[in-house]
Amino acid sequence: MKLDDAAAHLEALGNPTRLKIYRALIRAGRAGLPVGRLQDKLKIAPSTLSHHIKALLVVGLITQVREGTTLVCHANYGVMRELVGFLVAECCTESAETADAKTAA
Amino acid sequence: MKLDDAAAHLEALGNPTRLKIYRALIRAGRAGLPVGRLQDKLKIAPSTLSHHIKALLVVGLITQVREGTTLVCHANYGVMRELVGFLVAECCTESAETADAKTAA
DNA sequence: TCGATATTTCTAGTTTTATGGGAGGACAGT
DNA sequence: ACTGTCCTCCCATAAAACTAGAAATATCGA
Repeated sequence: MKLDDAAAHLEALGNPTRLKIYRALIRAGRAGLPVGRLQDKLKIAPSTLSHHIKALLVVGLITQVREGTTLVCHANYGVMRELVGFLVAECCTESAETADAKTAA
Repeated sequence: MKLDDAAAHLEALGNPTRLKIYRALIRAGRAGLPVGRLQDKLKIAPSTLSHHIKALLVVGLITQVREGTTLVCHANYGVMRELVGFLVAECCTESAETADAKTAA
């Protein structure tokens, strides 16, 4: 994962409302959660919720599947794993000399 | 770590420039990196850099220590570990019923 | 004290984000 | 086709972020 992608994902999660949405979807498991159900939990305007959901969609952190009249949202575990992988590899270890810092000095 | 704190940390890292700053500090290891050195690497206006550094400081992701005329920045590994811990515990596992359903511990 | 270097703070302009009201589209049931 | 429900899109507004020039502050050495 590139740094800019990681930053985009972090930014998407870096909002309390969106992080709540994401966490709710994680807790919902594979079944996911309809948008309306998210609205019950978060109690914000539908348009606002939709706006935040879109922000998570465009970076791939969540997906949407229509089931009848409702749109069910699912967390995309793979993307989160990539993100955590990036943080651990590049931003957590004290010896994070990844591939280009060796020619310094 | 509370959700709002996690969101604040994610937001701080959710900017390419700040993520670059943070990664540079990680790569610098315990020795840290002076602000001026960061500016050499990032090539942005001093005031802009200072602005971003402050954003990382206020959430505790980095610290600053004066050494003579220069201010040396250090990554705060502990905070990052907490953040990654939050993500893994609450936002990564498929059985993330944590903290408000089980509380076995 | 004076000057040089390093960095922050002040200030301001431009852009982006957050929020939500209302209109509109998709779908199921009748 | 009509209606109700669900959700998104378009629009506007207010708030916040990003950028950086200029001035101010901190420290050291002469």
